Amino acid sequence: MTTAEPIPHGAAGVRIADDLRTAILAGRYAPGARIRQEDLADQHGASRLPVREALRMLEGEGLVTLVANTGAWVTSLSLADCEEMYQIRERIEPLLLRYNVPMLSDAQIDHLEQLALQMEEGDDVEHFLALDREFHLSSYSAAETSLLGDTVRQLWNRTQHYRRAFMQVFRPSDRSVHHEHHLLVAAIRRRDLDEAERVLASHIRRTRKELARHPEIFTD
Amino acid sequence: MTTAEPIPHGAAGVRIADDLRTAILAGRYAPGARIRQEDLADQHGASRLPVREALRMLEGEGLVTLVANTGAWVTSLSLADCEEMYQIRERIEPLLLRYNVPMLSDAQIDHLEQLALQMEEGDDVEHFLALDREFHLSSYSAAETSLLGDTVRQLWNRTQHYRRAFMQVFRPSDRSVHHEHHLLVAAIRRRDLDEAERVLASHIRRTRKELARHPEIFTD
DNA sequence: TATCCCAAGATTGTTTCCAATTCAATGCCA
DNA sequence: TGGCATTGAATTGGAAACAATCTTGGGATA
Repeated sequence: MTTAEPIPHGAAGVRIADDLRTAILAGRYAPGARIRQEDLADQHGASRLPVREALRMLEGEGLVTLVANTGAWVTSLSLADCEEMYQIRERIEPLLLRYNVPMLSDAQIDHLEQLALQMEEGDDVEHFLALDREFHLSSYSAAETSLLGDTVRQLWNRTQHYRRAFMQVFRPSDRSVHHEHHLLVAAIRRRDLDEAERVLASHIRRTRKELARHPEIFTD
Repeated sequence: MTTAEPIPHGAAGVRIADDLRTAILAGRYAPGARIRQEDLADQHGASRLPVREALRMLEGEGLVTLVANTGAWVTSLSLADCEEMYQIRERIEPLLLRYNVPMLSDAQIDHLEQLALQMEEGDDVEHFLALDREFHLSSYSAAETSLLGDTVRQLWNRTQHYRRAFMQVFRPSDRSVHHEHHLLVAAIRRRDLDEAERVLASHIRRTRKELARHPEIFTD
């Protein structure tokens, strides 16, 4: 029997923001969905005040769009927006990887390889999404970058829904993804900074171009 | 006599955030300075609630650091943080420039050249900072990038104070800055995307390295 | 029938008041 | 004298009540 965790005073807004972020990333809120303050407040047994703080926080992360006197919606992206984010990722994730390659332990690199192998099995979309996210974010977890890491995570979060939508209709038939993942692990293992950067940039670029071939995913 | 602007209901938090952001960027709040909710509320003739929303917004932009039950401070950066931001800028500003070069009108390019020339005159730090900011942000103002532009502006805002501190102690004696600005204008005028990217990346890289030579600017 | 107007309902924005927490100064004790 | 618990002021966090705004539906009119 677990001891009842006493809910700390303060930071209720942060807790609500965490929950809402998780819900959005899990796909329980679709882009464009309206978010009513009172609903969220009731769900968390709180007043609307911490809810408003949570919405402001997620607005800052780009997950929620607020309009004065009108309401809050889960941010939805156009294809152009999404491509822009992928272009940013293409430029800064290789930089983040460069910070990390020298700091990753051999055990961590082994773990990356395990993740790449697990991804090849099964065809559950959610499972693949989770593994893919863990694979890439793990490769960024060794260096203590104060903001680069956060920025990249935000970009992943903002595009999460469209990655899911893409996988659901596309179900990558080709093996490029897995091939690139293994190339990446190999470059990391050799501590080859330039090659790791190149492979990762190509990986993101190819993904962006495939996404652009499916504009039907985007409503606006 | 100007008509008294009626203060619209709603979005008081946004107004306070705008004012506070301006104050921080102008240097009226130094990094590490405490921000008390009630002071801000009194200054704006509002209650503390919109102030708290404003603080959450600026936290999302990285200008303010909040600690639960404790308070808010103007975010201060370490040298490592600042270098990280400059490295990010080095990678994404050339991308943003690439979006813009084809869209800039000849008149806008003329204006850039004017700014570059004005920057060579006078030695007032604030004047130089304002012109430098306008020069670069103007070169990013033609294309309608939804997030890349915002991201870059945020990076400029976060590092604004350290740019000022650097200029105050260093007062660039060499002419590299101006030379690079004119090279940049020339590349833009020729619509040479690759060259413009190269010049801009070098410009930012050189600035970063000069900043790193003055660690005494950073307190922590 | 289409359009405009208006009013009621729903939702958000703000203020006020109170509770919880933190921090610093004070006094106590070894 | 130094360390430590305690107490109080200062400050932040949250809830409920109220005010302003927007939306939506119906109805009157051209």
